[in-house]
Amino acid sequence: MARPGFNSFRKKALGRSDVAKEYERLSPAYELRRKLVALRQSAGLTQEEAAERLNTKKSNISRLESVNSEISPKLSTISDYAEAMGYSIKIDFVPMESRKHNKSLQRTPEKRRR
Amino acid sequence: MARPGFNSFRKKALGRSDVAKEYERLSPAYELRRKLVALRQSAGLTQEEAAERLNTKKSNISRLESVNSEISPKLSTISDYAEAMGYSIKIDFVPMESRKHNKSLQRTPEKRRR
DNA sequence: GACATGGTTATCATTTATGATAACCTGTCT
DNA sequence: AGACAGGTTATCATAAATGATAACCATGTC
Repeated sequence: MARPGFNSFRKKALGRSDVAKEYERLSPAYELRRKLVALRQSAGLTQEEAAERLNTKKSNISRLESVNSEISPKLSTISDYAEAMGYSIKIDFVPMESRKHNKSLQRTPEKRRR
Repeated sequence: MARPGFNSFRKKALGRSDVAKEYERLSPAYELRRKLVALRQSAGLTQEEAAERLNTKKSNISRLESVNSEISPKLSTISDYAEAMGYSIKIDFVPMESRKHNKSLQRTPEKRRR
């Protein structure tokens, strides 16, 4: 295995909260939840109104939309949520890039800091 | 509400196991699980081998791939499974058809019975 | 027949997501 | 200053998914 020290580096780096936050920002989980908020807003609803449609409380909606990647919702939860906003979920699978190299060469587009 | 007797009819029909099975065959859950099996087979793996990659047992893989729609797996479970097969999951949301009418006019393409 | 392989099903213990309640934080408005 | 709206966070109880084990069913092979 190449670079035996990488995992320890990664672990230490994630200990720094700022790095962890930026790492989080790129995670698939974060991406999904950003979409969820977009769905709700496109429907012009507040979290409380969304909660009513789903027969639950706004705090739970907030949690579902929260950034925290330590959590992984059930598929049905996302599906129900989406349908309440007038969308239906579509899941498909894309083959993972087998060219694992050159990853570091692709510049991640900087998020515009305002 | 049109056709007040429809729900009771539906309920009774779903009591018949054959009807329930056919109903199940069209559910989104079933569709997903069919995809999952396809993923694993495309990777040329048995359930047991898949289980090894996921540090679990084959019975759990079977359950995940099972038809039963009473169950709704976690998002991470599906994601981990897919990645072990060399795929990454992609979730997006499509606006639900607002034209709720004419639904009955669109013929569902008959599944070829062999 | 016996044996192995691939998959299913049932059951139980453990982990985890969800529901509910409450307190809190910002803005915004009067 | 209040009051309100929208959202967050913490905590707890409950529901449900997952992990593990075992027994079972096919099918094929010797």
